[in-house]
Amino acid sequence: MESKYIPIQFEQKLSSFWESKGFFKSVVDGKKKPFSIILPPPNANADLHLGHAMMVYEDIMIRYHKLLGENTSWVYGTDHAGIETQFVFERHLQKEGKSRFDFDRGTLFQMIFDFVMKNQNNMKEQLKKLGFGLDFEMNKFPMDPAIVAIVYKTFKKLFDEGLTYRAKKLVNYCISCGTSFSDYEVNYEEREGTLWYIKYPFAKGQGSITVATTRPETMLGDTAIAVHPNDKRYKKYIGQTVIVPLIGREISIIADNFVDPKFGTGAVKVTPAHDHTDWETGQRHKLTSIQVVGFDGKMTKEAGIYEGLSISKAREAILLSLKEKGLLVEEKKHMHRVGRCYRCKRVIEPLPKEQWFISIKPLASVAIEAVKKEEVIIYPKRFKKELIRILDNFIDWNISRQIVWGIRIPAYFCKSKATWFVSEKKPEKCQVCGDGDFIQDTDTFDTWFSSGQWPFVTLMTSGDEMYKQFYPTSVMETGHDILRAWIARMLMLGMYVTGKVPFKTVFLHGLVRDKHGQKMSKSKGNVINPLEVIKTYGADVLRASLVFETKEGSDVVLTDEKLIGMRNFGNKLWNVGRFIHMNKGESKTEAKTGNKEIKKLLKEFEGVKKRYHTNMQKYKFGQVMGDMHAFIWHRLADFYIEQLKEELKNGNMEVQNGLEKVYLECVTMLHPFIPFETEAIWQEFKGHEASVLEERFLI
RNA sequence: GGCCGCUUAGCUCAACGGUAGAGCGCUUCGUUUACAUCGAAGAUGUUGGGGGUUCAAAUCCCUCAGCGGCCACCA
Repeated sequence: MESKYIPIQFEQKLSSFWESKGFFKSVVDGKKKPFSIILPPPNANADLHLGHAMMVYEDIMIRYHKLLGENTSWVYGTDHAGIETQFVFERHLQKEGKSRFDFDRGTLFQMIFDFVMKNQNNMKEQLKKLGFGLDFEMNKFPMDPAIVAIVYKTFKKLFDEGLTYRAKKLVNYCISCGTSFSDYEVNYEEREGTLWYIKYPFAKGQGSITVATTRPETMLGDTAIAVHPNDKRYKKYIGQTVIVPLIGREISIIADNFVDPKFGTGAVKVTPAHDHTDWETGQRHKLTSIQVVGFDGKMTKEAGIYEGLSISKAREAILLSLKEKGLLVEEKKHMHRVGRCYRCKRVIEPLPKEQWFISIKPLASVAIEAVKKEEVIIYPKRFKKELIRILDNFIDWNISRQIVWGIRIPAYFCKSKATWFVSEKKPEKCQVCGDGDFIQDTDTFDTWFSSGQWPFVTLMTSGDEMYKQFYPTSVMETGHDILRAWIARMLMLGMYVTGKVPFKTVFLHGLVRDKHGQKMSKSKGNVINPLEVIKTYGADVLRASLVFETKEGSDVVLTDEKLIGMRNFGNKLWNVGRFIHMNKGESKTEAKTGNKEIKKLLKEFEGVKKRYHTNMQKYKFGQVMGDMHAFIWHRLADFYIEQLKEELKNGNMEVQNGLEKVYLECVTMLHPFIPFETEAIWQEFKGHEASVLEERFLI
């Protein structure tokens, strides 16, 4: 063994070594206990970041269970990440002075497809650098024809069983991205705006009623005024009508409990087409909805003389006219929340649009039962309640997206009967009227509709045997930030399609923060690039730093000091091995037995091993790292080796063998955490074709 | 407004009912043929405030304060 430890030198070589040995290739083996994890598919459109590095917990579990002698499978795949990818791609187009409108649907799709294929390899190579024991040959992608076929089958089943329906509802529409989003993809932001107080004159007689609004331009689409039924000020007006200024429409004053009498004037304008609450109100009171803002962000024909103006220009013009007519009574500064597109940050417009929705209730109730009965166990425990609440409040899911980059919805519209039908295969003729005049929906599925089926589509498309062997998967490991977006949906769709939970355990990790506890972000400039850390310190150091003494599920603070500390630990581990190795086999004295220190060490080590396995199985990986660190450094090296130094050098075989045994077992135990160094050490001791992965834990 | 989490040594965090720990930093000494250093010894904490349960509480319960997160229709 060389005296200088330069961890990086082994990493590349060992990565290829494992690959050539096929250690992580998934196989069907009925004799062994299966252990499977599906990798949360990274977006195939960008570089590795620390979020990906956090998936090291999966590698730890996979390697640990492999060492336990189980049949492991860690399924690799990437995600097409619909809007995310299209957004990234459009920025590339922009640099070339082009936009998505310069290409037809087919061309644009093909261009994005090529772009993604080019990037996929990049991600794979970067994950290899982290030492991940993934089955890269699986290489799943949502647009694989076999996966698309299953996704279609799911949609058809939902349609046939009446669980998906087409309805006109208010959707969160981003005018810039040109697509709708689900409610969870909208980021709300506290912001100072203005609250305008506007007079609506009564249709009959004198007087008026004043309402407060933050969006005067939508008044052109008002179809009622609402007041609280018990509000004494307004009770007498309920049922009367007022005139909407500027457009002259006559609308009723209605009573509804949603109105807060203490806010504004206690009277609210109701614009069903442009506000979520108002839409609900409109449904309850059977109000018509008039869309005055179009999908292009301009005022529609319904807006009368304001047609064609942008939202902000229309607002200016309307406020000016109201002022001139003396109908604008007051302006107040007002803090309120504005929905923004999570991608492009522009204001989201609630607009009425006909879309495909999934009836969530029947799916959610099954999932809730499974969580309650602990058919799926959540770590850390506190997220169990959170997940139940999420499932409980899940509203019908809008799965239509108006983008090209995605799986196209296999729904067809029969023109003559004006009815929709769903077909897994492209139909020859209309399945409603038998004629040929039908068109396919141009929309694509929300990315999460296919991601939500990921555990079973990846395994089903790998053959029946694989599916039987590894589904339900053992653990789903991911960040707690996508509990709703992903975990909840996988549970619902997994149970709906397969009748089984998609995973037996959910393990949630936290976010990576800087030393001030700040979330890392490009704008703050505090981002640590994992690829650079790997270059400087090696992947083992990065991995250990993310795990060492981090409580499960808590955020992890990553600092240079921590990286250096873990680098030093790697160095220590190496040198302990080197010291034992360099003194081995020089038996100068007669073989002695009965060394008390060695006996004590072996006994102490039994306790360490026991704690190790207990904590590994309780997902307390941070504590395991801490324990191993303390034992190897302060007990094995500082205490025992210091005590036994002379005996070791004198060639006491009992001491030599005892120390080597304990050391190599420690190396095995640490392998899931720092695979490269431990494998390198193993080979120094056992030969260059050997692998610690062929070793087995004896519990 | 509702729910959840956090508050422990100068800093970042462990321990989660039984004599307060680690890493980094700090002080003193030693080593420089196992250690891109390492070792030995040491200082620093009424574990956010207050109250309760218990033989015993950082750990369980209540309450207050500060910080963070998630959710909610405040026009």
